[in-house]
Amino acid sequence: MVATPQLAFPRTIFHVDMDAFFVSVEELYDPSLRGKPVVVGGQRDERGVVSAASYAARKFGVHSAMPLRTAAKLCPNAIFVDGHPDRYREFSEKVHTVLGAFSPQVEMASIDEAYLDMSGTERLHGPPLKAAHHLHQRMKTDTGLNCSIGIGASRLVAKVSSGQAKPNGVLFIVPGEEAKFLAPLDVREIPGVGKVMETHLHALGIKKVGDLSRLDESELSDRFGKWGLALAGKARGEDAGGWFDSEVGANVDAKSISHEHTYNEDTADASQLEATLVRLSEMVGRRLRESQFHARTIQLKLRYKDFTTLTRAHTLASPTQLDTEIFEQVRALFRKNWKNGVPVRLLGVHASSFTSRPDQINLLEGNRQQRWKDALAAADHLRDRFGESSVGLASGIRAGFRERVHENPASLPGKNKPRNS
DNA sequence: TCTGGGGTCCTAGGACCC
DNA sequence: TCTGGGGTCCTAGGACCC
Repeated sequence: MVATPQLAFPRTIFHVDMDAFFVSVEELYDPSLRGKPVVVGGQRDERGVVSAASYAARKFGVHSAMPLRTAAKLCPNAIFVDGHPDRYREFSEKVHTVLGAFSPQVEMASIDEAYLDMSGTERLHGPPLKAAHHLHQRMKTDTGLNCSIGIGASRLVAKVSSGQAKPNGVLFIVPGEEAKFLAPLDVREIPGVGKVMETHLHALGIKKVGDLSRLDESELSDRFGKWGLALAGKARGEDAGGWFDSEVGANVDAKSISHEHTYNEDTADASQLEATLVRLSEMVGRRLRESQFHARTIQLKLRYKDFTTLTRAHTLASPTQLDTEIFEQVRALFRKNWKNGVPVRLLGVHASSFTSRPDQINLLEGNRQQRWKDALAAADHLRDRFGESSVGLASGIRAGFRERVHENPASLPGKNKPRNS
């Protein structure tokens, strides 16, 4: 691995991670939740998983990604709260704003965490720990939220140390001390080492990060490929290639847009299934138009009752951002691949291979497409005013849409309230 | 315990081309 | 004649993250 020029200098990277973000935002809306066991993600008897748990709930063993029903058994007194993505996005922007005051190089890594390159900000903000404490305080006063901050010479060390600093703490790993800091931690603490990799490593007698030094690099790369090779460097705290090595704040455009839906009860009703595909296609198309992307590849995701999951993709000759074209493709894939009569648990629509402009198309096609674009722009506008379910594709996809409206009369214009999700 | 929804990246095989 | 090698695109699946 050859370091890129700007990485030849030691960097000061902050990883800022919001504490129990979704729960904390809900507490700001409803202070009576404070200090109580709270589970965000849905109701106790719903099909779904925990998005976030308060520290009081975590004491009962509740953690994110756990089925809601399991959480309810572990912690019967927990308060279950539906998620509010709009609220989280709003607070995420506030967080972003606070961070922007501390460094021009800010990169939101997800809705509730960010990397800052603080190299060269000492004259403005002082040494790393001082700057971090200011940031920590400023975050609290400006957003009302707690965060934890990890400081290191690499993204990896910053990320791992923010985890160790939780909750509500700051931790600075002094350059040169990386390997010592990481050695006693479980291998699972290394970002990218999940359940599967952990099991493989345990089978080799490797439980702690420090144990990794017992294997030589050729063995790691033989067993685990490219990623295995990077692992040795990570044990020493190096960013070691890939995304981790990239400059903080280098703008990365989205690579895909998708929506999926899990039914509360599995269904084998073809018209209901196709109605869902209409809705998902509309959601994907809308986001493509918002972000001004055109997608060449459209993918269907289909999960059966027994959880077996398949994906089927089709790549178009010319890219699209039109609901109708997305739906046409996804319906064809669905009809070709659905085992008729077998109950379906989940459907998904996924768009990728983006271009910012569609290929040149012939004039006749162009006119037809332009009319669709105009119609969809009008529909997007109506949805902004009246909510997602107020408008559906007028023709071509009739069956599904009517059915959906009737299923959910409360969401018709005039009656609906602002959507949460 | 019965498993969401939104993403990213990697691997591997086949088609196709030179 | 029984056989290459590299490059790119596409598809399917899976690990992982929040």
